Amino acid sequence: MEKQTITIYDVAREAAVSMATVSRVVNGNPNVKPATRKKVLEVIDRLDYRPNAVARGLASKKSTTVGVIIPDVSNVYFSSLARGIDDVATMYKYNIILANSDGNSQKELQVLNTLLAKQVDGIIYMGNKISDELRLQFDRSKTPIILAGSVDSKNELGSVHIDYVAAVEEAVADLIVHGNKKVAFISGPLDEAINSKYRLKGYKNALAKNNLKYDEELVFETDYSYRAGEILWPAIVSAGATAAIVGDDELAAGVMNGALDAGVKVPTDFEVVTSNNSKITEIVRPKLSSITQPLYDIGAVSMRFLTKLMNKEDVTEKVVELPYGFIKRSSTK
Amino acid sequence: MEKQTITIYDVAREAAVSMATVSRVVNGNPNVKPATRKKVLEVIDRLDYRPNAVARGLASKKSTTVGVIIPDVSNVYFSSLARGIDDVATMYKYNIILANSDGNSQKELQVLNTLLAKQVDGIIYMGNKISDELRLQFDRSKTPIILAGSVDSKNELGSVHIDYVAAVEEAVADLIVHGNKKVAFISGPLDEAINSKYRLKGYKNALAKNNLKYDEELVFETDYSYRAGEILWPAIVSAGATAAIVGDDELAAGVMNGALDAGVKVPTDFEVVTSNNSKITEIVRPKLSSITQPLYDIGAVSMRFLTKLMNKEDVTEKVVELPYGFIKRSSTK
DNA sequence: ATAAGTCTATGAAACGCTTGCAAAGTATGT
DNA sequence: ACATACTTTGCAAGCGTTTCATAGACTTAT
Repeated sequence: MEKQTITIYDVAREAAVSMATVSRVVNGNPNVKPATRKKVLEVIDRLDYRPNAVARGLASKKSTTVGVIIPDVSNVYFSSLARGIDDVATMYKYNIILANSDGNSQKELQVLNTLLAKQVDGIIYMGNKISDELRLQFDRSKTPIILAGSVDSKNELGSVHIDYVAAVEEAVADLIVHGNKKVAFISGPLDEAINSKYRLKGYKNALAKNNLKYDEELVFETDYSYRAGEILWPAIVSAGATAAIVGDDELAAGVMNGALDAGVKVPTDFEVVTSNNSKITEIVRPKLSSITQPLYDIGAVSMRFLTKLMNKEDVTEKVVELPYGFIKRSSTK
Repeated sequence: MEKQTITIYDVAREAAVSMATVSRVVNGNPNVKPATRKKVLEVIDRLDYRPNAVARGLASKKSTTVGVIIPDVSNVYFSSLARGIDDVATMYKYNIILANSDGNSQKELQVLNTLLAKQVDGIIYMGNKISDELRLQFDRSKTPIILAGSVDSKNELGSVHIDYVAAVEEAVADLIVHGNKKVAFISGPLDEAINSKYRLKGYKNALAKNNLKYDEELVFETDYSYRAGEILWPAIVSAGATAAIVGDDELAAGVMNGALDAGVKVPTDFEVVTSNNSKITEIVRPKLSSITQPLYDIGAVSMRFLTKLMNKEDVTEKVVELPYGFIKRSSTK
C-alpha cells in the first residue's frame, strides 16, 4: 500500500551481503569484488529496488537538487535560461526545484528559505534587484549561489551574463550612424541594476562618443509587458524620437506595433532595436533587429559554474561574460 | 563550515523541553501549552532554526514536493501551465521539481524514475504520447499522477484539459460559414492522441455537419515549430485551401507569415485560426483568431486536483474539462 | 478523597541510507 | 610457511525528524 517498500535491507538479505556492500555497489564504489557486485545488481534488478533519495540525502548531506529562483517561468527570456539550466543539471545528475518569485523581494526571501530547508546543494538566482535582506541571506548561507542572466550591482556574487554596456552601446551607435539624432531609451524599471547601471550607461556612452547630448526626455521607464510598449507610443512621438533601443522583446514588439498601428512606417520613419533576441523577434513583422544573447547558454554555463562551486573546485573568475552579438532584421535600416 | 548546524536538538536543549515538543510546535500540533509554545518559538527565532526538510521527509514519508514532467519549459504553452502549477503548489506548501522530457519516451521514463526516487508526493505529466512502458510505470506507482493540458487516449489517468473535439469543431464550422470549402487541418504529429483522436475528430465533425467531404490532402502533419509553418505554405497553396485551423500558435504564426511573405492577404484571401491563444497571437499582425484555453488555469486546476489525490480525498471525476472559448481577431473574416 | 479523564510532555524507536573503522580474506615476496 | 600489504566485507554510529506508547500533572465528577 505504501510508496516504496523495498529497502537496501531487503536487497542485502536477498544477496546475502551487508547493506554496506549494497550501498557501495549502488554508489559505484570500486571496493567491491566484481562477482559480489554482479550478484547484488541482479538482486537489485529482480526486486526492482530504487534507492530512496531522501534517506540518501539525510545520510550524505547532499540532495543532488538545486534551487532555481525565477521571476516568471512563463516569460520566454527566463524559461530559455531555465531550459539551459535543467539540461546541464540533468547532465550532472541534479534536479531542479523551480520557484517563481515575480521578482518580489518578499517572495524571494520566502522561496530562498524553503529551498534552504530542502537542503538544496546550490541555487541559481534570476532577477535584477537583490534586496538588502536577500543579499544578507545569500551571504550568510553556505550554499553556493549563481546569478544567471542577471547582474549583481555590487559584484559580490558569481554571475553569468553578457556585457550589457558594450552591447547597448554598439546597438545605439548603429542607430546614430543611420542618422538618428534622437534615440529613445526604453527599459523596464530603472531601479534594476541591469537597466540603470548597465544598459543606460551603454546608451550614454554611445551618445557621448557621437557628440550627442543626453536628454532625459528620451528615457522611458516602464514595465516589461507588451501592452506597456503599445501605450507608450504617443509619448515617444511627442519626445520626437526617430528610433529606440528597447530592453525587452515583448516591450519592443509593443512599441513597434504601437507605431505601426498609428500608421508610422518601420523602419523608414522609426527604427527599433531590441535586446533579447527571443522567438518573438522573428514572429513579428517587420522582424525585430536585436542584440543577441545566448540565452540557453547563459543558463547552461550558470549551472556548470554552480557544479564547480558545489564540488568546491576553485574558480578563477566570479563573473562570466558570454559573447553577445547583433542581428539586423527589418526593424532597422 | 557546514550547511546547517542548528538542529531540533539544539532548540530542545535551549528551551529545556524535549525534541518531541519542539517538533510539535513546529508542526502546529495543538497539544502544547501556550506558554511552552511561546518559549520554544522564541528559541527557534533566536537560534534561527530552520527544520531540515530532508530529515522530515524521511521520518514522515512526505516530501512536500511534486514532480512536473514537461516536454519543454521554453515553450510558452507548457510554461504557462507550469506557472499555474507552481502557484497552486506554493499555495499548498509544495515545491515543484521541473524536468524537461522533450516528449521523448526514454527521457520520460528516466525522469519518472528519479522523481520517484526523490519520493515526490505526486506527479504532473504533460505530454501527449504516453508510451506503453510509461503507462506501466504510472500504473505500478502508488504516487498520484495527473495529466495537465494533455489527454490520455485510454482515459485511465486523471487529467485536466478542454474539450478539444468541440472546440475545433466550432472553429472549423465558423470558417465554413465564411464560405471556405477547403479548410486545411494543420497539426503536430498525428501519433499524439490530442491531434488524431481529438482535434482531427472535431475537424471531421464540422465537415460532416456542413456536408463537406473529408479530404486527406487537406490534412498536414508537421512539428510544432514556427519554421515548420513557414515552409509549409507552398504545400497548402497547392492543396487549394483557403483557410486553416492550426493546432499550435507558433506553427500558426509560421503558416500565416508564410502566406503573407508570399503576398497572400490574410484574412481576405486566406483565413487562419489557431488553438492556444498564447501571447504570440496578439503580437503578430494580423493578430490571430484563436480557440482560447485557460492555460494558467489548466495548470492550476491540475495541481489542485493533485493535492486532493495526495490527501486521499475522494474525487468524483477523473477527467476535468475546463471551458474553452474563441476569440476573433484579424486573421479571420 | 478517589476514580476517571484531560492535557502536556517525554523517551525512544523508527525512517533508509552513508561511511569510518576494524575484521576477515587474498595475494605477494622471501 | 610466514609476515606484509592490499582488497573485500561487515558493523554500527550517525543524519535530523516524526510519532507512538507512556507517564505526570491537573481537573472534574462522584
